[in-house]
Amino acid sequence: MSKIVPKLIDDLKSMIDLAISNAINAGELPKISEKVDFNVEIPADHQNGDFASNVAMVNAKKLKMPPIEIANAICKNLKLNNKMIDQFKIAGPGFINFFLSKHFFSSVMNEILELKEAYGHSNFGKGQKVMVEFVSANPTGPMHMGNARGGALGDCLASILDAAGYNVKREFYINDAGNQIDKFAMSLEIRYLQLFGGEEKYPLPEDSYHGEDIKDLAKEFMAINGNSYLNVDSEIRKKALIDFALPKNINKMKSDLEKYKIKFDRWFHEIDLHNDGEINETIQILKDNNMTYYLDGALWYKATKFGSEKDEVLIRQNGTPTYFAADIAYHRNKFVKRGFDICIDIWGADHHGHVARMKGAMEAIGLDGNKLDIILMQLVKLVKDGKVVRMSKRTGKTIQLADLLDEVSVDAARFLFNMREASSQMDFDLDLAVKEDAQNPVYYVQYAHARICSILKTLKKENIIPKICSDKEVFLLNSTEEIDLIRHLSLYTTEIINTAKSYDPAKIIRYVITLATLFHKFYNFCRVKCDNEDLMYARINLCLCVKIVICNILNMLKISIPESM
RNA sequence: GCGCCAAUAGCUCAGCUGGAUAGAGCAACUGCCUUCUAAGCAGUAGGCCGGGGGUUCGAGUCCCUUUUGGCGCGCCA
Repeated sequence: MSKIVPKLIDDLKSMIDLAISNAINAGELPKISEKVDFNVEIPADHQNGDFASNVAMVNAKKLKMPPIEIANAICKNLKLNNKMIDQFKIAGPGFINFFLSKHFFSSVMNEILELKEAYGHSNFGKGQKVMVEFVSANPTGPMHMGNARGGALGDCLASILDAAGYNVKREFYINDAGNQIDKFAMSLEIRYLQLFGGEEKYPLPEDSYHGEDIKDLAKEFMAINGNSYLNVDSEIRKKALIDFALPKNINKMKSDLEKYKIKFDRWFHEIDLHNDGEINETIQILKDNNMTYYLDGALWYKATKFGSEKDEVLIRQNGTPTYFAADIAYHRNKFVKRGFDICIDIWGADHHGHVARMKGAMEAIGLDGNKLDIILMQLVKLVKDGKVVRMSKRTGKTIQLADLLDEVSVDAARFLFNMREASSQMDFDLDLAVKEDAQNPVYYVQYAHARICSILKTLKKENIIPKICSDKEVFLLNSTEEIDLIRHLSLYTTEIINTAKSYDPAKIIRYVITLATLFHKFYNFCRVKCDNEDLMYARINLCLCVKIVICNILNMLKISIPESM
């Protein structure tokens, strides 16, 4: 685990705390009862130091002194006891800026070379059990672009949480019960009957599934069973169709997602909650907690007690539980039966109305709603030839996840979907994504890695192989390009933690793009194979460090890492 | 009508939860390959951070208001 940067920030904070109390004892700052509060952060512009503290500004009011005077008093009493820091000075409205020493840069490189694949990993999550539930597409039809985005987001987020020290499981929730399955059955039945009696005799109702995939499934069913389900009871026919079509659809989803490099730890069937009595168990808890009432022959849940605008039906007049009832039971299963500490659901933004009542429902059954985190993902608009392509499941003209992967590489899809944070709407330009050229940032990152491999290969031909460098050699890395590159490498662990905190893989994507940019700059300004042998070996090691971090990130995101391009 | 998400360069987006002169990438223009991959680098140009109020040392960021776009408000899932 990398500790350099987080430890340094802690050290700086305690140095400042000590300086403040010394200044107070010396009478240079007034005595106050409250504790002084401040930050040590990383300035956007390194002209302003590698770390900076706002301590003088935020406490101006409390201390009743101008920020500059406070900064002066603190700096007068500030003693550097960490060799990672070279110097500090006051700047701007009263920032105290700290500058890193060459020891810092050599320590970072040593740490990376030592930890290798483990560099970036931390114990931030303390091994807490986290479930990331994502995709969870309806098994009644093929997966669409929204599922493609959700898949890339969920899978990468899960990997990042894993690197941040959580114990992560991936799960797919199969809605294989309820009205939509009935509708699926009805649609299949009509398509089956149409194969014998024609479309006029058996018209398809408005509210059924109109996709071509339903027709195909009916045809396949007929190819196997012929007309043997033509003259049987409708319920028997529908059951046979469902038993045939549902596993087929689920297996198709599994294989499509595997192509997309997504492997779930578990595929959870909603039907099991119905059959095992967990839904009834959950409803009983709600009843015991006085959270339910009967009205118009249905059982209602008092959602308004937890901030919802209206109450919700749990059991319909016809005796069947609603999706909502099943979902409460499902989340109870995650927390109570399986002991997850945190559950993350990735939903389309069109489900946002469900968020508050789902969290409320957790409270209603005695759990902590704050442990259920829901990421709302804005839907993807697919653009082709400058026009928006509609993604209705029922028009039969859907762009499916499988279609996408026929055209776009898995690398590009996983990378591009994670470039935008979930909350922003996204146009996926198919024409652009299909292009395998420089406009695609994934190539830019892979290219940096390929260049490193090429350097190492060239040097190896001349029997120059990497070796462990002493500080004397590493200290030769002092150009802006080299320093900026090492500084960025040093922030990787912090970046993983920030990404894990915000559930936003786009951060790590941007991090690796910046890393590639800094490497390309270095490449253009600093020749690795140079006359100064000490410098050359130090630069070789810097290349190895960049290679390690790029590999760690791309491996984490399951994006391929070609050695030559 | 009520609610959720958004609005930043011509286009697509960052902006580290209130910090210093608002940044990238595309597109446009100008340079850099006899030396480790030019799928690269350097430079120029491009801005009333949708509008208007407020909070404070300090606002793209927080609060109020308003405009525009996307979505939601089923005994659907």
